[in-house]
Amino acid sequence: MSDLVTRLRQRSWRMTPQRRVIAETLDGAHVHYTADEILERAAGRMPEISRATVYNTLNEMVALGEVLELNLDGRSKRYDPNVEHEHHHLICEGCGATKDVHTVGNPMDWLPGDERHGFAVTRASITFRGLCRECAAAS
Amino acid sequence: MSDLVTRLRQRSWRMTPQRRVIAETLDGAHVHYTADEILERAAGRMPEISRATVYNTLNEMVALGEVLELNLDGRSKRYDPNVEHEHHHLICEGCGATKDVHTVGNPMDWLPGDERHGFAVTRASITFRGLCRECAAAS
DNA sequence: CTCCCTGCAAATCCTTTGCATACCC
DNA sequence: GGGTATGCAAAGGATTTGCAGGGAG
Repeated sequence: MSDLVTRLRQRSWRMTPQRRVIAETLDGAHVHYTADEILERAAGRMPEISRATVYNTLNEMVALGEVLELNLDGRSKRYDPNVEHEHHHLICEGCGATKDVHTVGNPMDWLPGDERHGFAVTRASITFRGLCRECAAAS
Repeated sequence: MSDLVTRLRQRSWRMTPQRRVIAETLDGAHVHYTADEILERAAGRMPEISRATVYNTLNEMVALGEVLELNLDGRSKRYDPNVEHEHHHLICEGCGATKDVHTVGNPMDWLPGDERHGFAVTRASITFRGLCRECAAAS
């Protein structure tokens, strides 16, 4: 699968310099950033970019289904451009850093029919929590 | 295991009328409420109760380890008094309703060592998403 | 050339905090 | 009676929105 900018253009989504910078910032990340972290990094390349544009743009990418919104640590939302492969998340309870991880098997198989409470269940994701090396060393 | 009020008293936690109402509201719930929903229900029995007290009290119960704080839908936090049995959550993407579910197996077994990125992993929880009966019918 | 994106600032939502008073143990 | 929980109101952080001007297609 192609990179995020390409995927967005293929959907004939209007591409602006701001949107490109945001998409590239997201796509290059090995961890998942908050809106504020994205603003900070985007502003390094384009100082006039506004916070509102970052939020608007992220929300549109999420609405298009090209980016996933994560609510894992109760502070701020994080954004995950990796929609192509099924994966799960590993979170540091100290600093909130979020990484992708891959597991064996399919969690959907683990939920018996009589535990579905009449829901039409469509997705399942696993959140692993612990301390990263740095936070473990600091505590 | 006993009910939440009893557990809290056993830890010699100062019990006030407000705290009792909040604990009972939480404990009687078959779904998990937001702080605001708890305030609303508590206020039905005790009109003078304040929003600050609800938040303070919930945070203390969480700090004591008697209640779990959930950040699952990106809106507001929800509170889960069911700390005794390992369980996971099923969320309606329409209305945000949150229910407990039980699965077979242990999710920790699903994360290979080489996917742990140096983390000391302590917990794993699965979030199932879909639409509840009401929301499915409405869409 | 038109429509929609952008930036600014103000507004909104959720949650926390400071302080004086009330009350549990 | 001492210390701490409560209520009120104001502060705080994250996110959204209204509006006028500017730029992409």
